[in-house]
Amino acid sequence: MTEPTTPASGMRDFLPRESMRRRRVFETIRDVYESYGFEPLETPSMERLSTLLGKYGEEEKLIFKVMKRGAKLSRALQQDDVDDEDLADLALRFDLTVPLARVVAEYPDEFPRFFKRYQIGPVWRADRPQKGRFREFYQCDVDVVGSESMTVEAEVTSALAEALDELGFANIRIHANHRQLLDAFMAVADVPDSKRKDALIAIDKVEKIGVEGVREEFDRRDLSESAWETLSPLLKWGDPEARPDVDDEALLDRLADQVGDQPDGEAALEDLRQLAELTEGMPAGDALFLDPSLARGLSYYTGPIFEIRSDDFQGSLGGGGRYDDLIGMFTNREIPACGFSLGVERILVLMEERNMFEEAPRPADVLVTLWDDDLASESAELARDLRASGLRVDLYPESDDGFGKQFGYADERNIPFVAILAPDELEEGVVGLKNMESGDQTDIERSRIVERLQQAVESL
RNA sequence: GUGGAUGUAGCUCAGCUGGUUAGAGCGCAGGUUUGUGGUACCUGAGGUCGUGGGUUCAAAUCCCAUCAUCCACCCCA
Repeated sequence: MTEPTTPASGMRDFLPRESMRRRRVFETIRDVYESYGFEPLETPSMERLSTLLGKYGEEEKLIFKVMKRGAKLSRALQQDDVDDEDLADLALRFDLTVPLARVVAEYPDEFPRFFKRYQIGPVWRADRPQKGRFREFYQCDVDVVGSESMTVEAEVTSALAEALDELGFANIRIHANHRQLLDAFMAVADVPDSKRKDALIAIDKVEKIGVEGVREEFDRRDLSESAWETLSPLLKWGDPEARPDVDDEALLDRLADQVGDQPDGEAALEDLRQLAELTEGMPAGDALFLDPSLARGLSYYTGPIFEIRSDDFQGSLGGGGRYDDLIGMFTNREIPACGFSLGVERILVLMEERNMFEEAPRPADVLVTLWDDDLASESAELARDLRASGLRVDLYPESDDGFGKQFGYADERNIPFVAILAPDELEEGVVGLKNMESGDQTDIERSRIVERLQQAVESL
């Protein structure tokens, strides 16, 4: 049997062209994050299994566990009822948030009072792959540790909105909700604790399956009629189409009518109100969309939660929220935090599908032709002079090839200008300068060619 | 993790119920054009039909397994 050479399921090779595109996207995002004062952090790809367990809820079954080694493994295998957790002691990181929480707990004196960090790197999930969904994929996270203020939410969402804008995504919405608001609604609707999760999952599906679909989910999940009565209005308010006449303030008032007497609900609404005010005039302002039907799965969120959506595509491009209790799971100090994770893989799939990448990169500004071996030194000298002025210059390597091939080569490589040096030009002391896009060609005096080309390249 | 579809040249695909040297378009290379590319015409190179096994006189075509991709569920980035 020949060995398969495809990457393992859900893993990918990135060839140079794609690798460069990815890098450009990461750099764009990084530049925006740094402009907000976020600092870089790197953490290992593997964590102790115990570090990750108990942080993600249901999702935990998707953690890639790493087997114990040597004597430890032998001992584990000899136990009576071995299961996968006995055999594993490490795991590939599942996201970048839990590692951040661990790092903050580990180095309490290393960070400023408010620690703003970004991290871009791969994470691993043992999911069944699909389009835009992989087992190894990159996340771009920004988080602020140490403050409970809603300005943190405003800044984190703004950094995201700005990064997406920079990448060319228009019409995105940052759906925002609040964990405690959902809890308050559950309380008002008398949904028992054991059923709350079912209710949230059903509500969160509305974008995909519609209001009627959610209704059916409620039945299937054995949720009461009165729960439906109380919770179904959330669906309507979460639909940007169906609520043109209800602005954020009016929505918050209506929500307050329903959960105003729940202390947690009241506090949640106050958070959202502040957030809406703070983001006005910030990049997140136009994009922020209060959506009381937004749920989100990861169990560590405690406050506002976010998800990026758009009418232009299904699913989300990223999500985030406040997780004030997570760091406390690693240390006896309670440290508030809030962050956002951008799903670059989906962004890259969309950008590819929509031809959102800038036109093909230009590997050089100008190609210098090579007439024959006798003129090689003249061409090389021209190339040297042009390079000395800061231009990126390619010198055609084969003197056997006619100008037809040389032009074809410039065309293929997307080089905008060709500097032509042949006996006629040499005799007249000029260089032929051809604009590949227009096809125009003019003779320029050899002494002025550097200057003229610089101008031409600049005015592209 | 559950259910389903697909896998043929670099790319997109065609190959009916198994039958001699496996096709097209695009792309690629060479030529028409020994000082001029992107157009046109001509010519050509590329495939052990995902991989392994089985059935058969005969398999790209049927069966099994395996790997990968896609879709739905689950859930999420």
